Amino acid sequence: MGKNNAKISNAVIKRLPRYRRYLIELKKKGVEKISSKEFSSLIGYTASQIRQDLNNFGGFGQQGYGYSVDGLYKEISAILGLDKEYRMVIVGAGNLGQAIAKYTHFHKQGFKVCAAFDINPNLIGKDLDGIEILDYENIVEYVEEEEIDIGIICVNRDNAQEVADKLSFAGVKGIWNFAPTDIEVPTHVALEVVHLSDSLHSLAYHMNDIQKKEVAQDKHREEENLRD
Amino acid sequence: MGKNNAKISNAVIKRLPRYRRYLIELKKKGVEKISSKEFSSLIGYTASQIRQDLNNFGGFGQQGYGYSVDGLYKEISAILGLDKEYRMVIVGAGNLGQAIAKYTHFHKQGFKVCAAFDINPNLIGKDLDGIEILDYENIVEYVEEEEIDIGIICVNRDNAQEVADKLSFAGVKGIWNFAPTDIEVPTHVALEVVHLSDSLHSLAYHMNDIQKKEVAQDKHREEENLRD
DNA sequence: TAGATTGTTAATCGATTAACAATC
DNA sequence: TAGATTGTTAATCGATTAACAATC
Repeated sequence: MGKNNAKISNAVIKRLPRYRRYLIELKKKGVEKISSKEFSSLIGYTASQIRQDLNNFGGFGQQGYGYSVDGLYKEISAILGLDKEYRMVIVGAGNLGQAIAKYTHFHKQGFKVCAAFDINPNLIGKDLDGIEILDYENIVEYVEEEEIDIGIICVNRDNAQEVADKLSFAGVKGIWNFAPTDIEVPTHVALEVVHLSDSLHSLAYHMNDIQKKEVAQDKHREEENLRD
Repeated sequence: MGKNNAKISNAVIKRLPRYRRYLIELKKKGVEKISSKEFSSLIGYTASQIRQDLNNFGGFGQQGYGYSVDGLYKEISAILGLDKEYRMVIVGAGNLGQAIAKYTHFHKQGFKVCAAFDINPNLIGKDLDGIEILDYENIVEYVEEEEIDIGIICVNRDNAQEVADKLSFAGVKGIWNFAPTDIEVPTHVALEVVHLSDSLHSLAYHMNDIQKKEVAQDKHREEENLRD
């Protein structure tokens, strides 16, 4: 929610993490202030859009001066809720689940993987760089007792919905779904989806699109040469 | 490119893999035809949008009847370029790179991981379920000789651009970027990005947004109770 | 103060939805 | 043929960009 409680469009939210990334880079370089115009040439959004986006949440800039890099960084971090710590569990300790468990990048940003869960007896009890794989049977109690905020779904398509239901029932506030299917969650649970296959298919489309255009261009050039 | 060579908006492209997923499910269930209205209640897009989207590429339906499930599935698969095989390499054989190498899901869909590359001597020579980790030094020759179509970037932020440059130079047609940074590629190379951190940050926002709304509602209810 | 740059309103653009004629 | 449903045009909605007054 922004100022005046107005609903912020998802397009804006999706841009916030990117703003934040560029602000981190600027901070590293020791840049202290930036105008929307300078930021625009860096990040690739129009200056107008940057000002419009930020003003959804409040007037963070100063007329005639610009935005404080550190100030804006802190504001956006707070808007995203990155000034808090989050406790997560992974459900499905296959390849993807294991990779996410081991990926320390999230931990550094305040997202802690507390445990992984699976039904496979060969996996239960194993340790993934300090993260234990537990029996899926016990997930509800674990989520309740350990006050887990986020459930990460890394199971296959057919089990994703049942896992989502169980996680929601157990009381997670958010679900991060990597299963290649669409799931439904109660309105009080936030849902974010990463469809890797869909992303790959979209890449395939664009590759073929470029190819087609190149073929069309070649043909065009050939015809021009014939005319000469 | 759709009919009349008109540029298709990216919003449409991003919906195609989802249409395709639902068509696969319908095929599995033995459903042979579907109207845009029925499809709408299933997939959650408006019937109007479905017809509009599909008509970007051609008239796949039949008035008074609807769409052939199998026919539409084949058309969308072809539009996405999924009737072809793709050869891929992974650059960066850390946790994420290894997970993608082992993730058989893509292989089933015609996207074959041919090799992984790293600079770490401890990793070079290792085998990931049949996929060898090779020396990054030799990536250009490998991509050329093995006719690699897609490069998957799983290195850290600081090396992502240099890897993208090398892959583009070597002749890949598409790059799938998992590094938590923005990279630039030549116009003849397609780019698809998966920003896991950004996705997680967006989830955090929505979780906090829901929380705030609940607090506001509780407060509202409290005030009403006081008045009674 | 003058210059710069924001915050905000207005204009434009693009994407989604509605309507309906075409047609199976 | 009558009914159903597409393909397509027109209307609406929302998001982006432009313009400019407010103000540091």
